[in-house]
Amino acid sequence: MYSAAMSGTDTARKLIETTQELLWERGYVGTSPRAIQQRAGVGQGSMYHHFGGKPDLARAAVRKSAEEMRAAADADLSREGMARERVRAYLSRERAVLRGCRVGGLAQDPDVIADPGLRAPLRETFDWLRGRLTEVLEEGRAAGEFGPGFDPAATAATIVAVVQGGYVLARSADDPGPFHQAADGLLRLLDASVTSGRGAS
Amino acid sequence: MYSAAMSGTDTARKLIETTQELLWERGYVGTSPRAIQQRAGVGQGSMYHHFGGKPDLARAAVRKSAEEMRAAADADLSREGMARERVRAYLSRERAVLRGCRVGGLAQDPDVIADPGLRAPLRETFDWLRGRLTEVLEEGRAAGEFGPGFDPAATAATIVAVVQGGYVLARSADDPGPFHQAADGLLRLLDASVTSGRGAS
DNA sequence: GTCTATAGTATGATAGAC
DNA sequence: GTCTATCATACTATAGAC
Repeated sequence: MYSAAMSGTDTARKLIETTQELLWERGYVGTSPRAIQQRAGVGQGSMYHHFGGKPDLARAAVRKSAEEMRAAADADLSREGMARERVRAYLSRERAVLRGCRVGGLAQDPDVIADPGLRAPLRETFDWLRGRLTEVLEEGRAAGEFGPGFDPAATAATIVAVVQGGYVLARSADDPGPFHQAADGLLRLLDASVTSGRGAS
Repeated sequence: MYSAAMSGTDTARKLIETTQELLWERGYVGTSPRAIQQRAGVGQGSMYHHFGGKPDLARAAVRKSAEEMRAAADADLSREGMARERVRAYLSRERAVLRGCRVGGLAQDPDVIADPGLRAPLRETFDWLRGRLTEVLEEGRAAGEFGPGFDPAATAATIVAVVQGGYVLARSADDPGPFHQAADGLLRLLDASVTSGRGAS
């Protein structure tokens, strides 16, 4: 029983990647050690050699998914250009909408929320994302992009919520449409906020 | 094996209500017939007399939760007053934020999405909610509440997404704060849209 | 309508050979 | 490090007595 950080072997990596996939597809409650082992092509003893059990392996997998999600978001948000354009890039990025969010989708799982080590990557990811969006929006406000009543932190929370909620609507409808409609509605409101601050261009 | 609609007995009702609770707390994958029977104080044979199995009982429970959610939303959205105030009432309604949405929370569950009879109430609920919000916003636009570029349908999708995504953020943080911050950010953007349409009051 | 008994499979983990 | 038993429990459902 070693922590994931200590073990860089191919087997451990394969187990983590497979667990990332299964957590995305089936959630934590719906993912069994057996399913992980079979898809990874790894024996039972091997898994329990590298990890202490399902929670330990899941913690490593969720941490990795959270890191990858932050990196992907930062790529959009650290572009050149106006804040509004960077937010648009983030909202319009190609996504497997019907698969939902690898990280946010786990928030509904009671066993994830109950385990501090499993929930921590979720909290950290969304804290970071709201913080990064707040920075971008503050830059935009400083550049005169937004009106006087504009609140960067609250708007950042709204943006993240629209993405996470968009996944819920799309999966419920089995159609990516509502996700993109919700994002479009948000961008239009941001445009109106621009207009309100600077007058129609 | 009777459908829920045909059976109004106390036992069937008790089973449905208990299933509603457990689906909310544990999701579909995480809810076992055994747990339902024990919490409902009902024997195994009794459950299988009234329902064909876990999926059949869950379908009845999800339909009922969806109906209740629509009724609660309609109460806020059918008030007197300006569209913006009705939307504010809907967003500000007291909610058990950390428990998540009884209906939307199921959208992450793969077995719910895979079963048309289980997914249908989700789709119908969010279709109805976006439609109802669109009506409210159209009334507001007709009354001059919003600016020229305002899109009622897209904004309706945004509002629903903010609520569903707000639950995700709040549960991830184990704190209702991000839900309310996201809702606040949305209301501020709507205010700016008002301002942009009519000029600052 | 309700109950207990039973069944076959899956879960999550451990033991110990190799 | 990896493998194959093995284990106690839980899952979902059926059978059949009452």
